Amino acid sequence: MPADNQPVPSVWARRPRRREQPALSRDRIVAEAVRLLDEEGLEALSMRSLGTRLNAGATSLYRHVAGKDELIELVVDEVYGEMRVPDPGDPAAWRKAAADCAHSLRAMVLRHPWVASVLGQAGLASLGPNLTRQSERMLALFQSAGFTLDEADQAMNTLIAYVVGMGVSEAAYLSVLARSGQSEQELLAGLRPAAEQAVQDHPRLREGYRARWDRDPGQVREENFTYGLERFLDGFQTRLAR
Amino acid sequence: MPADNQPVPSVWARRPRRREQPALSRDRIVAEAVRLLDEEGLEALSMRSLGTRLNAGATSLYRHVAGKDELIELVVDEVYGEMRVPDPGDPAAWRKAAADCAHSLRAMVLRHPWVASVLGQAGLASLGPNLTRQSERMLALFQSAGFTLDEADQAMNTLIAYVVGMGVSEAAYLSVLARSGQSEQELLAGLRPAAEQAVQDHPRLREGYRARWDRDPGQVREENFTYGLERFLDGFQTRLAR
DNA sequence: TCTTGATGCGAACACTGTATGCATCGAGAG
DNA sequence: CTCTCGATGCATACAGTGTTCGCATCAAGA
Repeated sequence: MPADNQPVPSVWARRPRRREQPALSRDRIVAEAVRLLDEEGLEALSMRSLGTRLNAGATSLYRHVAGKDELIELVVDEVYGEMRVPDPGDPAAWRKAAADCAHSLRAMVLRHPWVASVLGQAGLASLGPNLTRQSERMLALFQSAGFTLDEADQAMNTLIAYVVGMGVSEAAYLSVLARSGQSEQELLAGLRPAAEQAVQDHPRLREGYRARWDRDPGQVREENFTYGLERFLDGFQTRLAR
Repeated sequence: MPADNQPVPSVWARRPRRREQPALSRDRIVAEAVRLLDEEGLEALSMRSLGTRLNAGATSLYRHVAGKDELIELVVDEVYGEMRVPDPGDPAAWRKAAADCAHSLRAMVLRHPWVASVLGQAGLASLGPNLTRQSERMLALFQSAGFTLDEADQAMNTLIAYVVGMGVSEAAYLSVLARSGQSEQELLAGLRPAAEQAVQDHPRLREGYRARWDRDPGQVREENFTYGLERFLDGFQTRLAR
């Protein structure tokens, strides 16, 4: 028996072998981060919580990712890959193609409500492979419709800005909804008194609220989005007709 | 002389009288928060740093504000007050009025780049007095142009979504620029190699970059915004004409 | 003069992102 | 087989965060 009380390294205390679980990797980290964000929202993502989900220590992630900022850039580019940009086909069908593209982008943003929050911070400054690929395809789409490259670029930016802008306000609401644990009806019922009071001196807002209050909220949002999208497409169309 | 070494309360050690400086208040806190955000950006805002700027302790703020979230809601509504929504006038002049409104909103977002970041998190869920007032005025504007209340509401949402969406990506870039301490030319020169490489396999993106690279970035952004805005207005004009 | 409700704030708690240094591993070299 | 070495995992530590709690201090009213 040793005189000193140094902790004796024991076979039993030894940590399990490394390779009993799949090794950490950039891809695995990013994939798990997306899952965590989808399930628990943006502020639930910390290096510690992500590490735990991967059966790893928080600081282990730093071997594969420069830091949280880089992780978020990777994660955003990852979900950009889910967007579907139609191939440029019949020029006459550009309007439907552009609409499909917008709806696809919107679907992605609503599937991952945290994206809208993150875009405001990280921005599109980082040119990930998915973003560049999708952008190139969108440019091709607008070009095939008859736009010059210059106008195609502006049209693309306009469309993205609109979809992201709509996504920002919707996503914030959806995040609150998701974390409230309530059904949308319950949440709205709770919010209603404060809302009624806030708009009581504003007849137009008040009437608008009242009209919308008992309709299906998801459908209202969908109609709202489609309405604006159609106006932009109208605008592009008059532009195409010189 | 006391035997124990308890710190003897001394007249000299006494804290200065409370009212030698203006008392803390919600308004003063919000105003200083806006100043801090404008000068140092979103992540420089902490309850401690804000308290210090007000010659107060961090926790003192909690007497006037429920927490950081509420503070941010107040701050966002505060800057909404800077937006100028034209009075509904000549129905024929609705297009210019709507454009003025959009430019005013855009100016506000670019003056306070942190707003775009915050909208993604706080959302427009909180109906502050300024937001409700401005919304009511925008509805009036679109109604006077000939839209039904229902369509006026959709038009307003579309316009806001577009401006905010454009603001999101620009503001993120502007924040990076502001904190880099470099001139925009310097910053872009540093970013250029990586950007060139990222788009090397995408001919349309590459050509677009090249065309824009040596122009005044501010003007490029302005043109981009105006282009989309005009398409939006075109779309609504064709809608108004049935 | 005494009381009372409002206000400021120091200390503490549970978090966060991340730098550092050490333990451990797998695979290749001799 | 043994030895070595770069890659990988991670415990510890640090500075900074939002927020709670309880105490000290104040201005004003009774």
